[in-house]
Amino acid sequence: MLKIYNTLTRSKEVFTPRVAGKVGMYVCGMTVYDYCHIGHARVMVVFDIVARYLRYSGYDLTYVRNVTDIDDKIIQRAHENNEEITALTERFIDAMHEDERALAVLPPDMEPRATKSMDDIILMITGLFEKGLAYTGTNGDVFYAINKFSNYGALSGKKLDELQAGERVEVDQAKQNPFDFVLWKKAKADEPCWNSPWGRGRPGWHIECSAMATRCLGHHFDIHGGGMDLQFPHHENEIAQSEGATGEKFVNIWMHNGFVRINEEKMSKSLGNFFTVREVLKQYRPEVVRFFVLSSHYRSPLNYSDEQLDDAMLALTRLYTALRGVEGAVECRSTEYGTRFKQAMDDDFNTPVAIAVLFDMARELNKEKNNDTELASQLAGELTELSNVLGILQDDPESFLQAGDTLQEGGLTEQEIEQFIEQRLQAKQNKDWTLADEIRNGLKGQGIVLEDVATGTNWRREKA
RNA sequence: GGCUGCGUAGCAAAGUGGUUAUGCAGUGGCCUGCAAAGCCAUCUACAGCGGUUCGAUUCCGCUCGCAGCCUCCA
Repeated sequence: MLKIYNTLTRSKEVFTPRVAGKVGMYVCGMTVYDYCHIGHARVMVVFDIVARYLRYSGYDLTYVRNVTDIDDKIIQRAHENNEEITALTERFIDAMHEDERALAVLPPDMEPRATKSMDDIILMITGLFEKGLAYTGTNGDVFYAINKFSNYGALSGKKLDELQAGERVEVDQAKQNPFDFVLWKKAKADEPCWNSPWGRGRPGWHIECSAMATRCLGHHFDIHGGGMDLQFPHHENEIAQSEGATGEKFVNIWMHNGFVRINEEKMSKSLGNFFTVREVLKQYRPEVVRFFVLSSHYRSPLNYSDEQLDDAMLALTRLYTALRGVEGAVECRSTEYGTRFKQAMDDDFNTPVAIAVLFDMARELNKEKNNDTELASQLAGELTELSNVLGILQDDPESFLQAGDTLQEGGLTEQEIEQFIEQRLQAKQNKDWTLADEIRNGLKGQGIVLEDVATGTNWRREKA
């Protein structure tokens, strides 16, 4: 029985889809004006796990993740680069897809873009005017009148009279209420714009998501996700817009993932303390990054450091070592491990506990490898199958271990290593332990670790 | 100022009203020519102060510390 923490109620709830067996999920995606950083990677990986597990649990899932391809920052960046806006956005959408593939994140079923959803956006704003929830400000921008929406603040737990308007930014005098937010921005010279009943202009950020989500999943759907920082005002505004326009409940469950931090501080573009996915992938294998993300619960903060990534690599090494040399059974019966794994995932996607179960399986697998090979094969098969839900351990153990965590070119080739191993084998047969140890130490110095096993000698690369 | 959330052993990270989380690191053993890997055992915990309770790291209150939101941000 799957339970999911709902930000709306601040509690774990038994998940019951609106339509039995079917789930609609919308996640706020990237604003494409730069490369994805590790914080974005967390969103992609976390909701990839949610999607994978929902499907694994038998749900027919429609997963939508939008692309925000028109916004102030995009326009600004394009100007700075002296680049066409569409050229800029296409470039970073491609880069995002590249990062996504690298991290083994399965693509969403739909990936709507704001610029291709203008009809839906205009339709929704029109509806808000009809309901008396929208007005045109003194500067020509269209605003949402939040005091006309009684439930405003329900998601974030904020009360209007407790909010401090202008806490960090000057209040726009064109608004009736300082917290009213823009639905449609009047066109400025030199900016992309679209025709609308309120003149040429472009949509505000919040309305884009409301319109795209509604278009793809209907007025009312099951799960809406995104980063913690979107809770207020973005998601609060989405609720006001969608429920205001349709008169129906918008979303059943709101899921928010925690931040990636650096030195106990939020990683963000504005603070400039971020690492891009492609930067990190030069140093660490994608699976290590994925494991790192999953090693803490999705709602907890996740501190980024080399030590943490190194730890993730060591942990993966242990799991792959267990799988090494065992042919996993294709048809494997479910054990208590499988049950525990599902219990963990059913408990609000508790991946750290799910991973702990994998380690327990690895321990038993290590024990049975040279004992009950039938059982070992079963365990290996199940371990691989459960790991697939997390998108890890799908590589060939031998090649994972031999590649190690170094992605640099150079060093000894496989043939050279095999030759050294052969030489050492000769030395061992001659009981020339000095020579044998010399060879082993020599390889060790180059980051190659030898392990003598019953069937011969295994080798792997480790961090230099 | 208002609102969230967090504080677990050397590090990371779950969880629980009384019973081993898990990974890395440490210690002792087994295995090994010696190692490595693996296996077995084992040492370091639940911010502080009160309260509820037979019993609290777990529930409640307060204090201290940290992070986030109240602009755009995943």
